[in-house]
Amino acid sequence: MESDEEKEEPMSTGEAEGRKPRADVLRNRASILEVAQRHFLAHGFGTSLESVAKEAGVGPGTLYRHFPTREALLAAVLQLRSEELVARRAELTQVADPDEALRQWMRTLEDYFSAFSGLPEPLMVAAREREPENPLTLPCDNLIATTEEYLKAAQLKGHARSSIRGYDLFLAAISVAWLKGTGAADDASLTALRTIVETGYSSGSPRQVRKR
Amino acid sequence: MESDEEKEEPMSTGEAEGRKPRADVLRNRASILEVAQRHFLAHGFGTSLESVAKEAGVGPGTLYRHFPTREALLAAVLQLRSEELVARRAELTQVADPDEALRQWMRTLEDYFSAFSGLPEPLMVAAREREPENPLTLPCDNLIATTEEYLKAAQLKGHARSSIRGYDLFLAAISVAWLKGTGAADDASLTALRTIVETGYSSGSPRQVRKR
DNA sequence: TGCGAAACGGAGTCTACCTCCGTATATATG
DNA sequence: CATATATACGGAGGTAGACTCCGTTTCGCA
Repeated sequence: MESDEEKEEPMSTGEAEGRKPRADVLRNRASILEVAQRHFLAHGFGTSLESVAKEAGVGPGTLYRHFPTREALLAAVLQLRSEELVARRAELTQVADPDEALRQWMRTLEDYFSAFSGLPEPLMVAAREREPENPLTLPCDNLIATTEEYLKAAQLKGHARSSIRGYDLFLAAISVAWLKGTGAADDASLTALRTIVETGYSSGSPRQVRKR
Repeated sequence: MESDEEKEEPMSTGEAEGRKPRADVLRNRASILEVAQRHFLAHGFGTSLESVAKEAGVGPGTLYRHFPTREALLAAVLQLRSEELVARRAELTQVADPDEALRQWMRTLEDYFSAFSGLPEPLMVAAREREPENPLTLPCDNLIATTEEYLKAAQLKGHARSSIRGYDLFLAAISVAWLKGTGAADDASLTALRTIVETGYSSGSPRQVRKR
């Protein structure tokens, strides 16, 4: 299927496609993504894809050709939002205290995962099955690896328990995000849960819980 | 199947109905519940209700007359399983250490909530909306109240943090159950998460217990 | 044994998913 | 500019499950 025939301009924006990018393809893709993001935000991951297609001004066939599965569409939307994560990581290099950096990264993950309801579930499926054809597997793995980095630093130079793995914290963050997404937890409960998690993964040495 | 011989005495469990309980009604209800429980266990809360009706030997109309909503069916199935909780509470009266009792109660909740996948979501909706017409609201409130009891005891005579509320622990238990239900957490991760939670809601040794 | 109320069940409607394929179009070529 | 062809479009249509409505059946009671 994949025939690498690079004619000209092999240097593209990363995706090395050897042929011709049609104009309407790009337009439709962008339109679908924009609408999908809005619908995901408004109605959650389970929103009707037909309504997305209709509002984007394309037929269902076009939507499914661009994004064969709901997860593929999600992955593309998340890609749009991922720059936020990159920016956050850059900011966190300024934080000297590794415990504080880990804490803020966990909060960043939580916000990212609770952007719209129903997001945690497909991520967990990806994390569990680890199948390469699932478009969410790669971003998921990246987030886990990043969490591992922050955790390692906090274990080495901070107060994080050595028995914890990065994957565990990833799961903790996504669980809190899920909880937040259900809407059943008010601010007080979310704060309490976050404190429970933070206290729990830190070792028992004197801790000061600083707000924000 | 199993027919509860309670015809003679009108001393029922609260429903003061002075009329006639039809035989096929009871038979169908029991059959639906038995099949529904198996399907929930096997395929999760999202299982096809039509398949439940078919396997129970009734039409869709009958199923929906007995249980107008999916949540109503769930509530009835949970009612079946609630004796397990009652038994557990009886056992826990034997546990002297209130911290240990709370810990075991949390574990009981977790097991109860992770009986089948998709169970946490409707419970969270019930916990959030608190609408009396939702058949899950009452059992949900009961569980929260019970958790509050164990927590109170652990706060008074044990080492539980005073800043935690029973509702927070209820949310924590249901979050862990959700995580377990996704299948993405192996035993090691679940143990780690449970430890995080337990450590988090307990005050550390050097911590002030605030024992008046 | 008959009667009326209560329950049954399945046909029907609705919504959403997803695919297939005839048609339209953007790009490349003469 | 005209034509050719690969490529993409889009909607009709099949599938599945949720939920309802109502003619028919069944049960309990007298």
